[in-house]
Amino acid sequence: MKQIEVKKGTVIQSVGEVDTKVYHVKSGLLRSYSIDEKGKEHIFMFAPEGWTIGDSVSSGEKAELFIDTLENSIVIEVEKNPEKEKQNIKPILKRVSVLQKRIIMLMSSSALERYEHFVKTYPDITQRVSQKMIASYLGITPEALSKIKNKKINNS
Amino acid sequence: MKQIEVKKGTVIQSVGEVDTKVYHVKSGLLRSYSIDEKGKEHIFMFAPEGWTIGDSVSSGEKAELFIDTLENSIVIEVEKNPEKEKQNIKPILKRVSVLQKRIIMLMSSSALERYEHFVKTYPDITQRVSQKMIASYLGITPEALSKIKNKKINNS
DNA sequence: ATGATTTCTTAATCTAGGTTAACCTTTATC
DNA sequence: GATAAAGGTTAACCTAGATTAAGAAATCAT
Repeated sequence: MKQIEVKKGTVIQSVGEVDTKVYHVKSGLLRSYSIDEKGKEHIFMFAPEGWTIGDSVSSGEKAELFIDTLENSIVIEVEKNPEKEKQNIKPILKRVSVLQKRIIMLMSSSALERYEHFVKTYPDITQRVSQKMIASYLGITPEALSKIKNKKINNS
Repeated sequence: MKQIEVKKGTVIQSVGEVDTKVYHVKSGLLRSYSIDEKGKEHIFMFAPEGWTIGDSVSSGEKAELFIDTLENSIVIEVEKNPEKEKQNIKPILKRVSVLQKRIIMLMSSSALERYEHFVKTYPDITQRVSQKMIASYLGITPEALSKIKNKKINNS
């Protein structure tokens, strides 16, 4: 459990590395993401101050996600430990619920609906990250997001 | 904690009902799913014997998923209880990991890739459910799945 | 401050998967 | 075992979002 200061744009965990930690954000903004075989990034999660971010693989397994900073950040590294997680099971159950909703959304909602849901759910993050990042979280291209936002303005 | 016998096709939990239980499958096959505003079903999860299935909302909240049986089944109803879940945190952490992978797949893989991954990961379920159900789990239409499988045969 | 890199937008074109509909096969139901 | 219902396939056509490319605006680095 060590506090580190991390400059914007620094990768603090890479796919394939042995994963033993999660990261609690004291200040700043992190993200986790994967890179597909075409080199395209897919953001799995954002984590602003107060949140904890990490890969869901068991401690000692190889990481499946990259984690980096989108702003200069202060981060506390916390060793993964299922015993400790038992003390605090609520956030994990909440996490499962959020992931369930995300999957249902990805399967049943249009890009516009997913965008509107994102903006409503995470207004703070919407203000802090680029369109490109939001598009990547939604599972669409920045071009598609630009088009969607345009259509929205004209139709409302 | 009560054991019930459920005939194929019976809905044992509906969206909007107060949710207090999860279901442990002794025999048979259940699924959880949502229905979108166009009336289309989206399967969130299958649960064959030995698995536990339930909505991830907290006990007392309104259910966001339907749960029904795809085969005649014997099911044990278990009251949700975060204290009890603490005893057995491993399956929940595993669950988070599976959901993380599913989200990454939905965002970055084609329908064919998702199908092949499904068949490889759940060969037993592949044998037991209709194409329609598999398509619904993958987030595509049965027509699209039929097309994909055809293409696969001709290209290999 | 200035050039360079990154971000955002627009537009043309392309494609995976959706929609609709017809048809055939398998499975339930009486 | 006849009839109905559900499941699966095929084909024609459609559409949301991807791709490519190019220009404008913002941000970064020296």
